[in-house]
Amino acid sequence: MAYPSPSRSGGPGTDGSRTVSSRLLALLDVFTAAQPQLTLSEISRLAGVPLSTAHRLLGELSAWGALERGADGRYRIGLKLWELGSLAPRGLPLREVALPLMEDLYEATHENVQLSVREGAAVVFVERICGRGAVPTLTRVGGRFAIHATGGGLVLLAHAPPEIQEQVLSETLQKFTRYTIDSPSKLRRVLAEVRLRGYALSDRQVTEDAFTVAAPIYGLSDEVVAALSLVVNHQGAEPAYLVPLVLSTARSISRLLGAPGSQHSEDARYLRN
Amino acid sequence: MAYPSPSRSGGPGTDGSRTVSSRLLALLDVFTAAQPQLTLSEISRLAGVPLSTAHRLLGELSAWGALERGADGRYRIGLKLWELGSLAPRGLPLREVALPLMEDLYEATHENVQLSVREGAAVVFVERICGRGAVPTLTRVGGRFAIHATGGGLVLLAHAPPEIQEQVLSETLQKFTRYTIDSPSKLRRVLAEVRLRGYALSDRQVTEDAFTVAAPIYGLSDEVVAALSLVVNHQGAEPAYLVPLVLSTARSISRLLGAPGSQHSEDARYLRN
DNA sequence: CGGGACGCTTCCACCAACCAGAAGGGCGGC
DNA sequence: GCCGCCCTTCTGGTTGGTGGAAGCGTCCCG
Repeated sequence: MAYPSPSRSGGPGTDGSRTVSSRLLALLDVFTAAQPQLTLSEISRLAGVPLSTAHRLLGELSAWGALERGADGRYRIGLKLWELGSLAPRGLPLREVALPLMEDLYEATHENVQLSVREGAAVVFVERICGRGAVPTLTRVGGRFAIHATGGGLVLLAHAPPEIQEQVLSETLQKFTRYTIDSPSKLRRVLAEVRLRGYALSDRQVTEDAFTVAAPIYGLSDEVVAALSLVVNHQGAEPAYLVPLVLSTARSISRLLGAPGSQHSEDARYLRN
Repeated sequence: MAYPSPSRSGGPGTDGSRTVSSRLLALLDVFTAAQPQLTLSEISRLAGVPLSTAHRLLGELSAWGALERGADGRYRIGLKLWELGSLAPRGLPLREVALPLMEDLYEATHENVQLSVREGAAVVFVERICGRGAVPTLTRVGGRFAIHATGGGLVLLAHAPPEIQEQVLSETLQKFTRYTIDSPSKLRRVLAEVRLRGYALSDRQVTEDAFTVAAPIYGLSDEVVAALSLVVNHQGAEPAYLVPLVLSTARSISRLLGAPGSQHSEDARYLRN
């Protein structure tokens, strides 16, 4: 059990972008939400792959369906890749389980409800229900954000492996507002508090008008697999009223996922291990 | 303009699974909704790639984040791939535009509302709102289905390129119920009718109790990019009442996408070309 | 308690698949 | 009409890829 992660011992790929696979993946890596459609030359330049090599590899990716080409010749992410991505246990399947309960929480509050997971040292938003009249948020489904600022991020970081925490604490903490935590010692205190209380509060740390309550969601192995957060306007925010709501919904989702801390762990096939 | 598709001329990859890229993609291809988590040996066998080669390539994919490993060593689709897939213009971005209008349609009917696109000769479901009391459907977001049976499939096939239509007509048409179209000539007539009327009806062709109304959604270049469908119980289904509803919603979505047939094509950045 | 089967990981020498420079052609902009 | 940008194709040298085999650890079953 606990197979050591393969090719840590300086195999090919460690020394830069030398292997075919790394080039292939580098080509895919240049697509972003801001630039979802790119020409061959752009991809070649951005990925640092010679033009003719990029041309050949992109041709193979397109033939398979990972990429598509528009009538103008530009490449974009193909539907096949979307289908494949929809199989990621921490993506769509997690969303499917959590969404009904998130909707209940939305009906009770009519505020923004967000579901996020941790990927390395970043937060990734898996689902989002944004109320029409609710405070606007900067997040996007499938998008990333700095982990030290958002409410969900604080929850996920507080329960992340030590090496991830040390990594975040050792890097510069980007400031979004004057309330954003930017000192490692402060962050360390906040994380301890999050672990102690079982939820996180983020008061105007991302935008000047948002107040977030976030709670951890547990999986089969009793580890934190996701975070549920509720984003309201910081004026008139009532933590005493919001915290139990978020905690309760997060617990319900954990139970559906089969978390050991909850009884009746029926039919939990998601996020095994 | 209209760059010819690359490497049609018998480049590497035509002769089988010989290139590194094709092997890499073959490894990804073995993941399905039914088998979202696989061991190294399983992947190696299913993909037809030697064990040690698979091991090395899977290691690279995991290092990049395309795959993840559970504590038991099994591989699964990673969040990075989900993030990348969420950039597919025909996936999440299309969903984002269509969802509000789909919800309006759901509120008006409380029936199943589905959004699908064509990938080759198959239908892929991009979004789905299933009413609690509505008739159950076999579809899954991110899942495929036979194009000749579903309502959305008939719409998409009716407006597909001739070679796709011929391909479907020449293959065996799988039967799901006794009402499923299984004769090429019948299908040909139905497709002509769908083009003429501008919508498709599917009466118990997938399940014994479902009746579907589907309408095309047009994109920037005035081609059909998706299909909107409403699935109701076949008993008491009122096409005269349902068809205008679906057509109207589909037209609204087309307008948001910037279809030329509709005025006020404001801010249409999706599905360009 | 011991044997065997299975699965993961690592190693290495051969070799062919890949790389990248250069040339060719089409389109649009100045 | 000229120039520049971008895409596409071709080719020989060489570097990264291949996969058989061996080494282990684990689990199952006798």
